[in-house]
Amino acid sequence: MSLPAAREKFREFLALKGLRVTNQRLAIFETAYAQKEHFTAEQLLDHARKVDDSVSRATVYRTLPIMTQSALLREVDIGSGEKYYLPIRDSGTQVAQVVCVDCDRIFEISAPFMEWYGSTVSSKLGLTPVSQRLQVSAHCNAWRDTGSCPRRG
Amino acid sequence: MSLPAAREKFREFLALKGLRVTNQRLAIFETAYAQKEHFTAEQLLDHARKVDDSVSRATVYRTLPIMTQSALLREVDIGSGEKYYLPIRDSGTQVAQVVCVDCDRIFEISAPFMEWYGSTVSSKLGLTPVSQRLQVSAHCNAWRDTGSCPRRG
DNA sequence: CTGCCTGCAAACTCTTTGCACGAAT
DNA sequence: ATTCGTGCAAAGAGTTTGCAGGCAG
Repeated sequence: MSLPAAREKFREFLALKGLRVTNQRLAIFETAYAQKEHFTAEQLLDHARKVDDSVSRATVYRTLPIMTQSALLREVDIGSGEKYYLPIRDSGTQVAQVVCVDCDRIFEISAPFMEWYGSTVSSKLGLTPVSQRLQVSAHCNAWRDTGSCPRRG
Repeated sequence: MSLPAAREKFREFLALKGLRVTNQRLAIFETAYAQKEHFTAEQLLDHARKVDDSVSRATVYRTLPIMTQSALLREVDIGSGEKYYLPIRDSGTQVAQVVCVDCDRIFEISAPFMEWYGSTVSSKLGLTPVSQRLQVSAHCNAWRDTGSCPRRG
C-alpha cells in the first residue's frame, strides 16, 4: 500500500473508532510506516522523536495496538522478550517469518497454504480459526560456513 | 515416553552435563512430567512445593531450561507474556499449537509437513533451518454458538 | 467547553542474577 | 573437602497504568 493510502486508512480508522487525530499519533504513524525492516517499540520511539520530540514512550505503546488493529502494522513475536512490528504494504497475504538464531534478523516469506492449514486443523478440533503464524528458526549460511553471522560477527 | 524412562533420561542428561542430582531437581522433574496440560513456571512451582516445600522459584526457572534441553519438555510461547511447558511423551513428532483466543487453552496437533516447509523456505533464503513452529489462533465453537467459552464464561 | 490524549513516573509481570549458606560427590 | 546448587531478595527488561494538565473536536 502506498504511503498516502495508508495515511488515509489510518485517519479513517481513527474516525471510525471515535479516536482523535493528534500530532503524536500522526508522527508515530509516519515513522512506523517509513520503516523498511522490523522494528521494536523502543526503536520507533527514537525515530518518532526526530519528527516530533514531544512523543513519549507511553504514547508509542498506546498507538501500536491501534495501528495493528487497523491492519497497518503486523506484530511479530519471535519469543525474544520484545515484540517487532512491520508495515503491512501488501494486504491479505499470509506470511511466515524466518528468524536467524545468530543475529535475530527477521525475514518474511509468503506462505499461502497457512490459511488452509489453519482451517483444516481448527475444524478437526471443533474450533473456528482466527489467524495463524509460522516461524522458522535458522542459521545464516554464513554462520554454517564460517561460524559467524554477518550481523553479529 | 513412560515416566520411568523419562526419569532415567533426566538422570542421564544431568550426568552427561556434570550436573548434580538434587532433591529439588527431582521434585521439579516429577511434578512437571506428571502434568497432562500445558503449565507455566508459576504453576509448576506451586505443584512442586507440594512434593518438596523447599523448592524455590529461582530453582524452577533454573531447571526448566535443563528439562527443555534434554527434550523432556517442550517450551511453547504463545505470545501472552509467559511461557508454557508440556511433557514430551512422543519423541520426534512435529506439532503445531492451536490456541483458543477466548480462554488461552492450548491444543497440540501433529503437523509433519512443517519440517519440510522449514527446509524449503530456509533454503530459498540461503539459510540452514533449525526448527519451526506453527501456531493457529481460534475461537471455541462454543464461543461461536453462544458467545462464551467453556473455560471463561 | 468537554472529555479524550498526553507525558511522566511509578507499577506490573515474568524472568534472571548476586550472594552466602548448604548439600551432592 | 570441594564445588556446585540453593533460597532469598533485588535487579532487569519490556510493557502498562494513574494522574494532572493539554489540546482536538
